Amino acid sequence: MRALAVEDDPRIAADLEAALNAAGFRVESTGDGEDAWFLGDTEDYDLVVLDLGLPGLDGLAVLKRWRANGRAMPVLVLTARGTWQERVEGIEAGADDYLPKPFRMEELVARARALVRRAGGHAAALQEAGLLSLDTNRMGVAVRGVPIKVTALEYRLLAYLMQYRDRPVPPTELLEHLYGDDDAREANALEAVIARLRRKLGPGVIGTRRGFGYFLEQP
Amino acid sequence: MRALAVEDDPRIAADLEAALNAAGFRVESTGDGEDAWFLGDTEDYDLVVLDLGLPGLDGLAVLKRWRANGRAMPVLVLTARGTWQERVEGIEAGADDYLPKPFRMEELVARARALVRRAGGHAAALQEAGLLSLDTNRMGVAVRGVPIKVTALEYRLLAYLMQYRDRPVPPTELLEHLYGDDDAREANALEAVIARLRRKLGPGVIGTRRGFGYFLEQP
DNA sequence: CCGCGTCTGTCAGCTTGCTGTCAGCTTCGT
DNA sequence: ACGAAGCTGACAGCAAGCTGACAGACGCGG
Repeated sequence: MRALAVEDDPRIAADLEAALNAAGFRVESTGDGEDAWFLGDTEDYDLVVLDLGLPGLDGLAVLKRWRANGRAMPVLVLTARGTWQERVEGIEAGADDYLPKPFRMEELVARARALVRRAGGHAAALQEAGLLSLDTNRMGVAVRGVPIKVTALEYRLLAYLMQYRDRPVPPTELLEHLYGDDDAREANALEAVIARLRRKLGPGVIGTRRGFGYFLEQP
Repeated sequence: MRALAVEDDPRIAADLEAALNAAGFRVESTGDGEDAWFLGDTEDYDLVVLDLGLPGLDGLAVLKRWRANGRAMPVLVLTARGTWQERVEGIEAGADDYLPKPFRMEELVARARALVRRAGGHAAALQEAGLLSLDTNRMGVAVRGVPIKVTALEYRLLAYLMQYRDRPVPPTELLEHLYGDDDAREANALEAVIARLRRKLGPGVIGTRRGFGYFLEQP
């Protein structure tokens, strides 16, 4: 499943990307209207999440141009101001669903899944890396196929590493993702979580590259 | 189960709402055509009951616009003028069933259930998970085959867990489903309902995954 | 209109188990 | 070899969740 996220606010974009990724999508992201238009027109996506408040080319215009060119992929529209008028405008421009900001990521994911299902696809819920597999639907974790109980925090950590499985993730980034930059935690808190996880998962799952960060080990 | 009732006569609307509610639906209601169109187009309902004689945007027009946008939820059409012509018109506009006024609420509920069952894919009126079985027709609940009396609220909770039986359902999501995000309930209200249910159903039915949510236990 | 029972949200106090901190240790790079 | 980065076991604080009691709301029958 391939998804395009069009959102200019980098923080929301990151959240969006993470959530969709955790839901089993392979996500590409852009904050620029022109860029979005080009991608949506030339690439094949199973889902597009489109913010209307874009700099440059407006989101609505992008959507209209896609539809005018016969691009029929499901599009979920986001907008900061949920006025009635704007909603109608969005839907008439060819949006398949609509979500006013602020919204909860869970709701977005649920709607995204519904859209894709309606469009005929089946979002893959299982993500794998090396010995580890994550069932993003059941929130389940398994190593070599053996299910392992993890806490919510541990799961979020694993899901994040899974999302960026092709690079080491620095501790600062993980701390920011797990807790939020507002309340500062000691770096050691993260190390503790990693240690507990390693004990549960066994060796050969979570690796460290000193100075760069943590990663999921791959064959 | 989420239902939308579109009816401008406030007395009938109230009855409708009550009856559907008693049948286990979470009901939203409107008497305005534009409003109805927007709701049906953007929200996901398991059932819509649509009166044709609306002020403003006509019911038939609303239905046609939904269908034109690919909204496929089951729609039960009500009309005061029960002529043969209108009936055909309604069905051709995409109605799944048709009920002439005046009608008995019991009949409406029966037809509504049939529609939902037919459309929902879960054609079986009996749903099972582990020790628990739900009879969606009679709103009946049984554990190990032993019938158990539950309230409407408790039933809706169980039905929702049953619908998503393959994953834990977070409390926030349950709260939103049971009450609706508009009026905020304390999270504890949910815990109270769960506790009462557990006492009725016995152990081994409703499980908790701390930090993830509630689920129906399976073998 | 009144009493009765049922349903359900709130509250307070409790249990459970998650998780941050600490202290001391190991490992690695230079 | 030295310092910094990372590891780990122990432990205490704390938050998520549980439960029994209670009372307001509601429906029902008289």
